[in-house]
Amino acid sequence: MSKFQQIAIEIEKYIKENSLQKGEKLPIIDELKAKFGVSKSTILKSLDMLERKGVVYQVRGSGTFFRGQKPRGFVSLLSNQGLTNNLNDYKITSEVIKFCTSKPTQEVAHHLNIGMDNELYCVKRIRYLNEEALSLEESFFNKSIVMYLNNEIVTGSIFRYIKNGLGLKLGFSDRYLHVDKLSAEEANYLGLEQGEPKLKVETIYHLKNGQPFVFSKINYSYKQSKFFLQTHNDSFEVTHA
Amino acid sequence: MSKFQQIAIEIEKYIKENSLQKGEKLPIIDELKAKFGVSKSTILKSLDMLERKGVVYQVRGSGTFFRGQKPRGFVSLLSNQGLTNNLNDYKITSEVIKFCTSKPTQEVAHHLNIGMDNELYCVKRIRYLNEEALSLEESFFNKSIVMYLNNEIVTGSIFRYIKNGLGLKLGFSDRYLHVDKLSAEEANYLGLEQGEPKLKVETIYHLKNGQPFVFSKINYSYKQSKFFLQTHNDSFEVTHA
DNA sequence: GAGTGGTCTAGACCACCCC
DNA sequence: GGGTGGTCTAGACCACTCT
Repeated sequence: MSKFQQIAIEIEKYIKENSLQKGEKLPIIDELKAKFGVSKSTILKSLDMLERKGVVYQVRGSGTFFRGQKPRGFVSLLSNQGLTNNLNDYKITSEVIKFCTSKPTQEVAHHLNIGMDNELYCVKRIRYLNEEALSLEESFFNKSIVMYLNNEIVTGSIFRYIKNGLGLKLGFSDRYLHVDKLSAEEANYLGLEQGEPKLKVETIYHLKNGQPFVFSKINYSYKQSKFFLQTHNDSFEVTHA
Repeated sequence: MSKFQQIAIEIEKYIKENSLQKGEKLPIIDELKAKFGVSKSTILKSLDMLERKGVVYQVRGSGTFFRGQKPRGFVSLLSNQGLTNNLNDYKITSEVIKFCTSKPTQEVAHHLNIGMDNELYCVKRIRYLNEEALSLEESFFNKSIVMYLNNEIVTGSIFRYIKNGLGLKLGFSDRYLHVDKLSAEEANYLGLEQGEPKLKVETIYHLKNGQPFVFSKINYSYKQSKFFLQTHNDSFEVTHA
């Protein structure tokens, strides 16, 4: 792991160990520089990373400050990993409804940028949070990238397996959200009534090299799902009119 | 504006003018370096910014590539500005239901980190997209920061005014989302039925110096609201177990 | 004015991809 | 092995805040 990542971890550890409160100041850059024996740019890169992660904010001429504790029980919408990493303190289980190989529909082929004759793994499962239905999830894996899945893997954290088991390097994802009413079938799986609210999230996951490899559609129960999102103005608003 | 921002804009312009398609390669860093007459780090910073913005992705040992056109008609959940910047091609209008000054509730005081005796501007309005109700929005502005608002401003893009009119520097925001059923009152404003789905989004906006200055609650109609979100693995998954 | 973060440079060296 | 991005350095200079 690179220095700046290591240092970012150390700084997070520092925040935790010193029980910093929201708005409290971190050591200044020169101090961190001395402490870790690296150049200013490296410290800056660590702090930038923590800023993007929502851990700190930097104020020119003033200092770097802790942004505060993350709310518990909320799923972060940033992060390319499933729920398992997000809800550490909660018990997440899965019930697999369908697990098979098949050819893509046109929609899926398009999202995964593959031909109609490409093989896929299809997984449909219900996820439970503390025994209560959280989401109904259908995923399509490009089998030429995710070469192997079995029932056991599919019952647990598929993303952890993809990363640690297969050693694939996750890159970025595109996510589409909209609110709608549950169909009769969906309601049945989630223990709710037809027509009740759901959040539908469609995600295309890409490897580091830009190749899409999973398309997933998730319907979240309105009773359980709370999401969290932190943003900041990386001069984001700049456009070329 | 700094060089790297300027260059980022130039690169976006290049992508547009050359009609790059998804996955097409951009000039390599050395070329960009020469073209703009700056050091490698500066180019890197521009590309990193574009990567975080979801415009490009970089592959070590291979190159930098265009990530593709943004979907139209979706509201990006990143970005600290209201709808007006997001839905350029659409006609956004507002109907102001309430506009007044008042003291905060306990909830609002907490989110804005102020005392119960602090003055606020309260704005409640319905936003329409192409004449159809999109959202019901209630916002609370810390009056000691947002010193002045009037009916005209409140009918348009409040954020544009805050940035350009008042010259305040927007920083970051915390956003909480959940799906729920419309109350009778909400449904009435949005032209829907009680119990139909909504997306409730609560946001706390902060200035660059970390000071919270607006708290807003928005209820989106399920008929209109489509959201979009791009993420990437800035080594995000790193945690200190 | 002193303190502190932000930008930028020139160059060294490393890690990964692809032929 | 050649091409290309990623990390890191040491230091100069700038911009903002705070008192």
